[in-house]
Amino acid sequence: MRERPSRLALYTVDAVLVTAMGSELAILLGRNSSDRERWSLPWRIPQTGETLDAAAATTARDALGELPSWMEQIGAFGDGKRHPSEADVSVAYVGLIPHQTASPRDGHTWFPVANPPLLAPRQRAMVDGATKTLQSSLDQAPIAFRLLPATFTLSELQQMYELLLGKRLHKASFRRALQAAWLVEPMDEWRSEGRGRPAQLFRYLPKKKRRPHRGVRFDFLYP
Amino acid sequence: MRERPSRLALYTVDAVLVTAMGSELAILLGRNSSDRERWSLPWRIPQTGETLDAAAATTARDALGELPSWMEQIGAFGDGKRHPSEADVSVAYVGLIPHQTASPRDGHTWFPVANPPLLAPRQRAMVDGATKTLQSSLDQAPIAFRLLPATFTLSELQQMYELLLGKRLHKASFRRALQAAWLVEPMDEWRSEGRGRPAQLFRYLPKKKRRPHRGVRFDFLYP
DNA sequence: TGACTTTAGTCACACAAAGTGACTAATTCG
DNA sequence: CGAATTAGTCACTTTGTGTGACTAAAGTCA
Repeated sequence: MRERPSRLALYTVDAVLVTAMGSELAILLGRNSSDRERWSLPWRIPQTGETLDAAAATTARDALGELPSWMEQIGAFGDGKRHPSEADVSVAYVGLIPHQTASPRDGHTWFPVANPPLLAPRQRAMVDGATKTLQSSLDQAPIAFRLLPATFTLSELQQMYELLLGKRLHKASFRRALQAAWLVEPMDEWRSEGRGRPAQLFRYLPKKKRRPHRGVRFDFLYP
Repeated sequence: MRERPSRLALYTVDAVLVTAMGSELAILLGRNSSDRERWSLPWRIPQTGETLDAAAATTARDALGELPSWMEQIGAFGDGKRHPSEADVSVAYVGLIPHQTASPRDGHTWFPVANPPLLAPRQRAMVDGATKTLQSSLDQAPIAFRLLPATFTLSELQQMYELLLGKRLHKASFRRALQAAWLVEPMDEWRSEGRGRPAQLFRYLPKKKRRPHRGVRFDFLYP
């Protein structure tokens, strides 16, 4: 989100920055530079020589003040005509933010992903693409872990999966699958969260220590 | 693959066209326009107003004389410096060709995907991305079916899955999973292929008729 | 012709994984 | 203290997978 785009800007890099707010996912939007009443995803015209990944990282840092804990390209979007720049094509990235540590830069706010303000059609498509990408790589990449702080309880982890999948999971099945996948390591800490029995804290198991395992399947559904 | 690119061409659309040749996958390459000794993926500079999908379709048709039976965007590639054009970024597509019906246009040839000639690094990455995309959407999209003719035997279908997955499958498991997924419909035709018992012909079951089913898992491995 | 080979297609059983409800454990609240 | 609340585990049932052996229908060749 920079100065007015030049006519030579044939493509942009746009970032869909996602975080978990309470019981829903949120994305970061900034005020549109040409029409301050409207909102748009953070975007940027890459410098010559700048890689796409680097441009996406810079876009995120400019809007947020910190780098996402995980980032991946979604794809190139070119069909919707309208974009804040006049670029024909925009390359979209999803990025994850671990539970608001950072406060967004001026003019930027978190919006519920299910209920965003009016966006340009192309950016609307990117947001949809982002949630689709997150869901489909949920068991290939540490999506849920990158949205949580470094240590977390298994209930928090389960709630994060439920949020990402949009459905309830059965506790026993969830933990059984988690064990089978060797994704998580118990720590010697417990956290008392007000009401019930204190929960043990876990952390994401660094890859080196992981035994070979089959891909996780969190297919199971609560009645 | 057109005239020499102008300096304004900041991005291209490139196509990885895949077909099955005997017991391996093959991709279509054309002679590089600037250096006739080298090869490159078919590519194109989109017209203004042309969508990315349309540009990819046109690229395929120009190289092949027909449209792929299935096509999907892989993503945008911008890190490798070298590309036949001087574009900073190329948007790559995979396309499937159903068993050589078409003969490639002049200057184009099929190469084994496992053993291609020297390619520009960015295009090399696209080819890798294409096989990765095919494998990962193998149970979400009718990849195997779009590489086969409209009717096929179950043995042919299994061989196609084995080719795409790069591993052998067990016959009984394969057929059981296929049944559970309602992907295929028997026809009243049999085909005698020389030696043994004639095989029944099947066709891909159009979506309308399919009962709700869980995603197929062809995970199982031969001993 | 009839045994043998080859490919298609199916079955049945053992084993592994997933769905599910009920149970125990450790806290806070009143 | 007892009820309520959240964590964590168990055991049982149902479903899915891995696997080898079996039957079926053709061709080959003595």
